Amino acid sequence: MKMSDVAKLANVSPATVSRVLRQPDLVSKETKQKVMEVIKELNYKPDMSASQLRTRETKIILVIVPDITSPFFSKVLRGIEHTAVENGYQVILGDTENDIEREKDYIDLLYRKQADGALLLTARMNKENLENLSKKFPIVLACEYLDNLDIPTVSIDNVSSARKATEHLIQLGHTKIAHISGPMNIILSRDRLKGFQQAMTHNHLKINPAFIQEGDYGIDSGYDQMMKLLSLDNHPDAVFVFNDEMALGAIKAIQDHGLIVPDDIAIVGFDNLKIASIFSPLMTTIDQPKYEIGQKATKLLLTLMKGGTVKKKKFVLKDELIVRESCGTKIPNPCIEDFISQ
Amino acid sequence: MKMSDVAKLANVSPATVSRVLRQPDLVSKETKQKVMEVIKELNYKPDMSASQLRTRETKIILVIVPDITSPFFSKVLRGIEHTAVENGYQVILGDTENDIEREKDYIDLLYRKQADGALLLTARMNKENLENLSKKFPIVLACEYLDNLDIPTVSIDNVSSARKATEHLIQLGHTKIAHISGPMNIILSRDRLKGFQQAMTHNHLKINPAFIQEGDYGIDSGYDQMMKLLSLDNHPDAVFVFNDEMALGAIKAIQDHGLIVPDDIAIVGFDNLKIASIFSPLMTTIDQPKYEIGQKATKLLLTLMKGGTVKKKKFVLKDELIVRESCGTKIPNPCIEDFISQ
DNA sequence: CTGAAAGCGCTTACAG
DNA sequence: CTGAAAGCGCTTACAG
Repeated sequence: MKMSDVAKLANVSPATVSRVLRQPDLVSKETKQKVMEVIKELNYKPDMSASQLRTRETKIILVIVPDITSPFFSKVLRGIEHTAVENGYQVILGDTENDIEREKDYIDLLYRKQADGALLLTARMNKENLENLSKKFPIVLACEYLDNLDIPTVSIDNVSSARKATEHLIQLGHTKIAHISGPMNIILSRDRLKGFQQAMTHNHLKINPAFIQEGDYGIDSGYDQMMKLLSLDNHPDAVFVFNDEMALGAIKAIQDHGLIVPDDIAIVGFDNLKIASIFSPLMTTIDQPKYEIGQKATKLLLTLMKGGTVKKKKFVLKDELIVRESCGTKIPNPCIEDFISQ
Repeated sequence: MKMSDVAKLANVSPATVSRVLRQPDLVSKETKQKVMEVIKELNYKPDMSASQLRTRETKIILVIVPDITSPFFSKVLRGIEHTAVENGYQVILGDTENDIEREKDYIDLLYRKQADGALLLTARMNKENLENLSKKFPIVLACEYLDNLDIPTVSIDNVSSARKATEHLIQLGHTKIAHISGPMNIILSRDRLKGFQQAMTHNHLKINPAFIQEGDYGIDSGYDQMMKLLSLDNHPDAVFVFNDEMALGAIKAIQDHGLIVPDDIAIVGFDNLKIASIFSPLMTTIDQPKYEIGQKATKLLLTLMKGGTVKKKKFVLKDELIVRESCGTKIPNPCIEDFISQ
């Protein structure tokens, strides 16, 4: 069933049916009502392929994610999907599984007019390509980013949050501090390492090169890298880990090694996953506003797709150090504080 | 740039360009080569909107997921996405957040010709509606299902796997066995409860009605329901939990209550999430082949979309009881077994 | 306020 | 093996 069927039954032209649906203000009240009745009766739904071709708009957003099974990205994705649907857009999911080739394949969908714009949660291609792309299509980055990129980007300040996490460790008296980083080809990893280095240098602490181990995001990798650190003659007494998943693996490695977190080794994670707040030791970590990152990025993309411009390029959302148990700081007893403040 | 531009430059008709791309066997070698050169030179990519309208095929699969942030579903989704892309299809993500209304909104996309078929990882609508839908569109269910439904469905046998999990508890000598179920409006929950009941009855064990508590999937809910069970005068000595996430919450509740898993209370989970194998007690659980469920479901949908028929309706994949620590069974030392078998 | 007509960019049945 | 032509189902500028 198509628009002309509705038109016939309602004794109007297809043009009028289209107007009722898209520009109802241009149609008289009576006509509108009559057409609406027929539409309901037939349960008519306009064909999107046709309107996509005609309007040159797909109402689809392409979202490229490095890893759909990551609890972090799935929360960001929820923020994106929710905001997209609220605004009448659908989301095509592009799961690259951290493979740059697949990233390119998905980008192709933009050239093929299968999506109106893209949200990149991973940006492994080079800066020049990316900027060219953004001249042709509405593009917004989230989570990952590139230096001095002229494309709207939503993320937290990874350098300062990493510095904050490391400084927390320093303030607790740790000096032999290690870092399990993410893959070094990702700027996120480099920035968090930078924050770590800044905190160490600023506090006149030496960084032992053997104390920096590169992981690859997963629990197992956190376990393996921590085992490497534990095998050193003089192992660290604290570790700042790139993300909570690897931190979970690191904690397990420490326990398997017969040591205790935080008594023997303190751990700070990153992302504040739900699971990090369940098992003891409850993890001290950096909270990222995951849903909000997705939401904000989608809103920016929406304005770009409507033809608007976004002058500001860096949108830095607030992170927060969540102090729990994995660094040895007990959460102060709220009852006692209540007494004191009374 | 469009097909006619390519045609002009290659001195052929648009029809020929189209044939080069879609039915290359119909084109002479020379023409093909010439056209391909121009296509490369211009970096021409055919417009999907146009070909979608013309061919009445979108090459898009709609995937409706109850909760994109669930580690279980995100693995299934990876299987789907991977298989879809391999076969030239894209995935539109429909995250219902367990809301039946949103399920309906996504189904609309089928009527609007925005997708060629749908994969439902959640089926909350009634059977009649669903069967009507599947007469109009290619539909495959996965994970969730309905009784005697005439639509291809991929899942494990939830009744037998729940029975197996419960029997494991019984064989270890437990008698006061509780069950934290999923939401009772979901057939999955009812089937796992059924398996639990079958195992109990078959072993002449009484089911204490207070020992059955309904949760809602999440960690917090597992925690809360377990707390309810712990507050009973005579609390259970073992609990079969609907999924690993709630089992995680339940274990935490037990620990917070000052008891030990598995010494005081044994726990069996369901799904075999990665995280269930990290922290002690390592969880005994039912493994579901998540990726394979997604893969199989997608392959079935692909054959339906190609116009094929699927005679068999129930596709039951293999589950497996993974025995770890949360029921008190130590993994037998493989070295000893090796000695014995030698 | 409404209709007739053109056209979005492809694909394919038909003719040669 | 190739081209001309029709048409997929809408939308909108134009005319009235």
